[in-house]
Amino acid sequence: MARPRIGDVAERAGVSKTAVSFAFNQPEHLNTVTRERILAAADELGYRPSPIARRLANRRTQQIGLVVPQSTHDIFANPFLPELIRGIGDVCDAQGIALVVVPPVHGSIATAIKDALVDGLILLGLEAQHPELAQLARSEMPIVALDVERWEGASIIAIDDVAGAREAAMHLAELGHRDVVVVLIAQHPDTPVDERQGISARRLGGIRSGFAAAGAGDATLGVLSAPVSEEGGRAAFATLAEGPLPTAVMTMSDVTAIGLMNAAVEAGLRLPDDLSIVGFDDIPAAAWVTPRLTTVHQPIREKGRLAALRLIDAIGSGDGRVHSREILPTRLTVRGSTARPRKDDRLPVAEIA
Amino acid sequence: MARPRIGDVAERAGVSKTAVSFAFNQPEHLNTVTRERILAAADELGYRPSPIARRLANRRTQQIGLVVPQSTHDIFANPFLPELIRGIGDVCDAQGIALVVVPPVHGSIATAIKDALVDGLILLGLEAQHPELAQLARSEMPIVALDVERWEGASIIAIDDVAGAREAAMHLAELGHRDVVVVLIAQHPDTPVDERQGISARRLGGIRSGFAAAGAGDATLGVLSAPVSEEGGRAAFATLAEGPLPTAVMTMSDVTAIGLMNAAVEAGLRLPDDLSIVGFDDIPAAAWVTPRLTTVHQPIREKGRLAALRLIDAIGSGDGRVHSREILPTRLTVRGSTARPRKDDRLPVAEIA
DNA sequence: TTCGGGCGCTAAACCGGTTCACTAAATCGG
DNA sequence: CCGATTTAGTGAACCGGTTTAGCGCCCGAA
Repeated sequence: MARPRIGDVAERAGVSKTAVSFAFNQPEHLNTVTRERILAAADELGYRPSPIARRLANRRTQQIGLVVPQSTHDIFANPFLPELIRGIGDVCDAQGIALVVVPPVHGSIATAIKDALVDGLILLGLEAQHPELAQLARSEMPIVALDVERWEGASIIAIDDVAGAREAAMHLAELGHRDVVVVLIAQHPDTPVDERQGISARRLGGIRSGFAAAGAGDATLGVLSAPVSEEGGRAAFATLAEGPLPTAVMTMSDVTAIGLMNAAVEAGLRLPDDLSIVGFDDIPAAAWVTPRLTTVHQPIREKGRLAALRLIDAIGSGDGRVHSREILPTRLTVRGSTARPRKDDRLPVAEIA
Repeated sequence: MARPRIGDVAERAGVSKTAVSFAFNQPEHLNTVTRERILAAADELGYRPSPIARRLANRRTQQIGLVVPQSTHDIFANPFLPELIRGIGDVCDAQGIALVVVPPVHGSIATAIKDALVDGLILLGLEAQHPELAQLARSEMPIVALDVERWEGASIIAIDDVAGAREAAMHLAELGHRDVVVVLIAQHPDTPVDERQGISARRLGGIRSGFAAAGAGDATLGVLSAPVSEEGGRAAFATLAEGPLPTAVMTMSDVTAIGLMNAAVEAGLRLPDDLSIVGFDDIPAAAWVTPRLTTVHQPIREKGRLAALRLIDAIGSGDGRVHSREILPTRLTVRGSTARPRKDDRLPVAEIA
């Protein structure tokens, strides 16, 4: 009554295991008659080659992993991820490769990676300095790292964070904003954000340079951090609302911006007049909310597509030698969530007209 | 230079393969000194047990599949999926089980399932009648089917479609709507929707009974279908706009409703006065759009959680005998996208007041 | 002193396939 | 008609682990 194995089929069809294997994988190596006989036997027995055994022998899992620094629950709270996956899926679907999301196991990313049934990894939201990932370099697993500046032994797909942030900052500066708060990405509510390296550093740098370039080097720049989710955005607004409000907020993700918007509106603010809000990513929902969100667009799906392409390429070629580094462009998409500050006494007179 | 195997570690540590295996999996069977020695040898060699080999021997992939009827690209265009996955993830993450999405391979779901590296399957958007899935019943793979009435050999998690649709219909009827179009779910733009069985039939039935119960059995009910995506919703509006508009539209998913809303607003309609819109699902974005979407709420994450729970349970228990069937409640969430029709000459005089 | 039992470890079988090297028979070219 | 290929298929090794049954040793109890 046990699951039939390849040997059972072979016996029933009166051939060798090899022949059965051929019948399924390389039919051209077999006489049509024999093949039909084998297939018939397999069918009668309800035989189906074991996917795991097949993968072991082939030394390919036909799966790639998307490593993320947070739980599935948290990470999928950001619509960015589905968009990225759509891009990855375009490539994977076509090649019959499955994508598996690899969240930390008991908080450990290293453990999760060790157990992952994959031929290669796409790293999201991880900085090269991450202590748990040191050993990753030793394994010869092909890797594509997203949004990092450099990564030993991996290909890189990133965006021009500096330019995007800078462009957004200039936009706000030109509208007359001089009192702005930046909401950084907090992976865990309690661990502090490293403002000196990584994505936060790049974007903050871009923002500062943007204000300076727009002749607003004197602007006040507050910094805050929040988890990337609608709730995180609401929490950020709550923190903001404890003191005097800035005239504008720049968030590092649209979903945060949306949560912040929602909380602001519920608090009675009129957007964008009472508060300008800028997002980052340009997820689909950014165009659905009211006011429509001004945000730094990045080609999310294309990023996913490229990452999958480079990874699968690396897996296929076998040699982990060649590592590419591609920087995709960002572009400020001005919509309705930004406007001139309602009353800003620091605004140069000339600009008030 | 090849990847070290368990035998290499055994040799270097001067022990048997078994001992090495124990060192990693059942340390208590080994003397501490020996274990340390083995681990040290493993470390020096850079040894890491092969996940595939381990899985083959254990006859468990530690993965479950979410079977969907469309490409990753299309299926992730609906924010419903991420929400469902968040629920599934709550269970899977805790148990160290990975979730892999199983879209059709070259259009074939059967092929995709055959090759899937999983211990069990959650079926989404598939009806029991699906021809490709007949053989699934023969395999002893544990299955949980979502949103179906019955499924041979599977546990079922569904929602009360009829009640939800009915409640929404009554809401519209009570507002005075008598000219309504229903937008059904089209999995592929070209294949027609089966209105006589499955989810569409249940909801249409609920809608009809709702209008009847509200004393509006005479209401005109148009039927349309569209892919489940923002673009699908826009397409539905385009079709709608070809003729005289109804006073209300009921969609079978929020994302469709949102697309329809967006297209309607762009066409110059004022919502909800010119057109009432009802969604289904209550995805997070339903509360972000303007007007906020009136929709039939279903507990998406809970559905995912339950599905994962039942599936993992079935996998663990081994006997595919016991099949549960759970129906989760729906609830109409009235927000801002529905209102009395602006001018409806068929509205009973008494109601006009 | 002898016996039972636990500790620490091993050899061999097993998970379920793929593939390499090879052979016998059939086909082909000259 | 003969040597060279091609066709059709086989046996054994291999992928890289886990697990069962059992062995030798030491210890404590009788």
